[in-house]
Amino acid sequence: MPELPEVETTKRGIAPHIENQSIVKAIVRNQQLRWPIDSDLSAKLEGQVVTAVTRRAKYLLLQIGDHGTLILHLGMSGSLRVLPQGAAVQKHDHFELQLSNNKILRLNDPRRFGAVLWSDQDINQHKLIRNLGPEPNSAKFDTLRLYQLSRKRKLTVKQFIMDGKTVVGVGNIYASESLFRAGIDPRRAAGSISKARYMKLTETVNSVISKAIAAGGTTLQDFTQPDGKPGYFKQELTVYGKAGEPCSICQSEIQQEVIAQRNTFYCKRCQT
DNA sequence: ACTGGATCCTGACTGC
DNA sequence: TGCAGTCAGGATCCAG
Repeated sequence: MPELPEVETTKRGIAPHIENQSIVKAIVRNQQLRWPIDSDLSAKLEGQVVTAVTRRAKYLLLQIGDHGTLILHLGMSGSLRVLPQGAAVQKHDHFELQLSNNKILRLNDPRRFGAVLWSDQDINQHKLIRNLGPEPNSAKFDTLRLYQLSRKRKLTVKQFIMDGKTVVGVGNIYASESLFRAGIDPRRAAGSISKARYMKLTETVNSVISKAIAAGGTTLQDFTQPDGKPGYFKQELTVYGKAGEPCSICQSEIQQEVIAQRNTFYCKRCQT
C-alpha cells in the first residue's frame, strides 16, 4: 500500500493527535508481524510521552521521551488511524497506543509485512536506518550521486532507483511514473544511462514525490489518510496501471512488463 | 561486490 | 455459490 508519499501523509495526519501525549496503554493484539513484536514493548511505552513524530524513508519514528524510538513500518498493506477511545476493534488491528487525550493510534495490517520495533540506541545507527540512501528533495540526492553509483551496474534503472541505498521512498508506482516523465526506458541497465539523463531523472523523482505528497498520496485499493480520506494522486498517474491505454504524450499503447517480479508500465516510444 | 529470486501473509479479483 | 489460481503499494535474506 504505502510508498513514501503515503507514509508522509500518514505522518502528517497522526502527528497533531499524538505529539506530546502520554501513552496510557499500549496493546499488542498480534505479535507476528514481519518481525515479532518485543514482548516487553507495552511496559517500555506505558507512562511515557510521545515527544515527536518523524519519518525516515518509509519508517515512521515516534520519539518516546529520551528513552528510545518506536519504529513503525506499514509494509504492503498497513495503515494507521487515529480513533476515539472505544472504537470497535477490526480484523487485522494488531497494535495500538491509547493516549492521554482519549484517542487511539491503531495499526491495521492484513498481510503483516509491516513492523513495530523498539530501539533505545541512536536511531541513525539502527540496522534498518543506517544504510539508507538520501531522501528525495534533499541536497544529497543529486545527479552526481545517481551517475556515480550506477557506473558499471547491470541491473535495470528501475531496480536501481527502487533500491533504498540509491534513494529512499521510490516504490513501484513512483518508479514507473518518474521514469516515464524522464523519458527513460525502465528496462535499460542503470550503468548505461548518461549523466544528463540522470539529471532529468533526479528532477522527475523529486517532482513526482512532492506532487504525490501534496495530493495526500495515491489510493489504489484501500489506502486512506489517517482521517479516512483517500489520496488523490491516482488522478495524476500517467502510466501506472494503464496498460493498453494511450500514452498521454504520443498516444501509443502503454506497455506492461514484469521487471524483477514487479509490474512495470512504460511507453515504448517516449521512453528510450 | 552484484544480481536475481524466494519469501513472509491475506484479500480481492478472475475464470471455470 | 464455490473453488483454484493469480496478483498486490515492501524489502530482507540467501545462493550463485
